[in-house]
Amino acid sequence: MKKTYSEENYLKTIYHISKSESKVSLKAIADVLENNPASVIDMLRKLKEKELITYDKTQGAILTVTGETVALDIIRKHRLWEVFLVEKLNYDWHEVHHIAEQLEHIHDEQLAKKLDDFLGNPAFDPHGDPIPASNGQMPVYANKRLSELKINQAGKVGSVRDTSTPFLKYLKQLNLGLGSKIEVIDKLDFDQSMVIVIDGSAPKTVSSKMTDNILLIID
Amino acid sequence: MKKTYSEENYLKTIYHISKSESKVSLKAIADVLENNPASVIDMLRKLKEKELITYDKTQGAILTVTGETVALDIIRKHRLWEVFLVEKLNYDWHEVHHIAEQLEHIHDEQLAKKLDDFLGNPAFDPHGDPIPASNGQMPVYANKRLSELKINQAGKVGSVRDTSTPFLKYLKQLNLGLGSKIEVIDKLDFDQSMVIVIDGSAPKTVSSKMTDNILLIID
DNA sequence: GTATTGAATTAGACAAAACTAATTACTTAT
DNA sequence: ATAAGTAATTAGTTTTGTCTAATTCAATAC
Repeated sequence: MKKTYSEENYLKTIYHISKSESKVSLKAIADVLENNPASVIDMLRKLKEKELITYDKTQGAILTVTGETVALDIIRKHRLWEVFLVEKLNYDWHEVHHIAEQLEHIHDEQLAKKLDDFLGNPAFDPHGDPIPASNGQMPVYANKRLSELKINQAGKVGSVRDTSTPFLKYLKQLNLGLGSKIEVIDKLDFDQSMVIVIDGSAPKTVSSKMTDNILLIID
Repeated sequence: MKKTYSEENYLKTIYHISKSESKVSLKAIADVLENNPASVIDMLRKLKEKELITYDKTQGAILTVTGETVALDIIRKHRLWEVFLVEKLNYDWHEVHHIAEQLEHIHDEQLAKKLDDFLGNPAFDPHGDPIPASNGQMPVYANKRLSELKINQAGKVGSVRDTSTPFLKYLKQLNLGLGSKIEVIDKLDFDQSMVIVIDGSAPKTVSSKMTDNILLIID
């Protein structure tokens, strides 16, 4: 069963939305892909036909096991290529997304594995997102940067990207460690700093430099 | 002016055909792309409209300066990616073509340059074909392996891929050096060995291992 | 010089993936 | 309970790149 470029993008998008929303609505997909809702419903029907998702108005779109496998495969390739672009070709991490969007759709049986080996089997992409394993399993730990959370979302600290001593000292001072629960109380637009609550204690303000380096487990 | 995947493939194909045939006929393009002649004529009209080629029945398709620039850019990317796949990802040289066919269409301003630098600015791809320069110039020298010549074709030695001492000694013994003229007299199907005439001297039989490592300038 | 073959061309259709505009179905606020 | 707003859906189009089938044009064979 060959998947088209477009089908792969829909599956990937559904996967991503499902990680931050309880329901993957047609509207949400249309917004992310910047497609017309009418186009989206056509594609959802097609994916349903192929048994890659289930869909109805009330449940929204849900990936089947096959669908999730395809989505994770695309995400794996996307993130591996991002590592390649940053580590080997010296791109800046913020420049690579639109290139990886294209590279993720290259089809070849052996490519992801060979690329993975060449890169030394990295666990994270340059944005700190975890790279799914070749068996199609997304590591449960550390799947989102704190800086990406919206107000009122919460998660547990899964890992830390910056492992320099000053940073770790700072975390200790905040009483923050692996497993700490963080809730986002507020987010300041002008400098992206956040007000957070750590394990239910008094709210603290932290910079975007800090929130970029904390990886959370979201349930 | 963004080019589609398909447009790029047509331009590339026209370029390739023009190097081995005096006229790029509609039929020839249809055969290479395995497309219906009716589809081909539509696309030729479109490319003509965009001033990437000129076309009429008697002259066939001819790339404009712009068209040739696009074609060479695609070929450059194709060959750079082939080098990457073979040298970095350890693919066999015969496995990489269909992957490079996809990779050559990745669009990004800086990508070819960065990839080229990462690979150490290679002059040839794994098949011995020269890699066009970033200014869109195809090196004139050494554009075909001897093994790819047909019976009665001829060329001048432009470069040698295997630079090991035993191989160079063997060439000396054959009285063959840069600039020598080689004519193909016969080609044996069963082992791909060739009977060649070097600078007009007596015909000699050489193995496919030898003919794979000689790169010729074809006028 | 006419018949045959092959190449080029036209006309019309189709599939994929998008669109616009109109309609229906829910949800929520008053 | 109804009006207003948002989400989902339907119907009909469009664009890109392909196809088949029929036709015209050109070269060559006899």
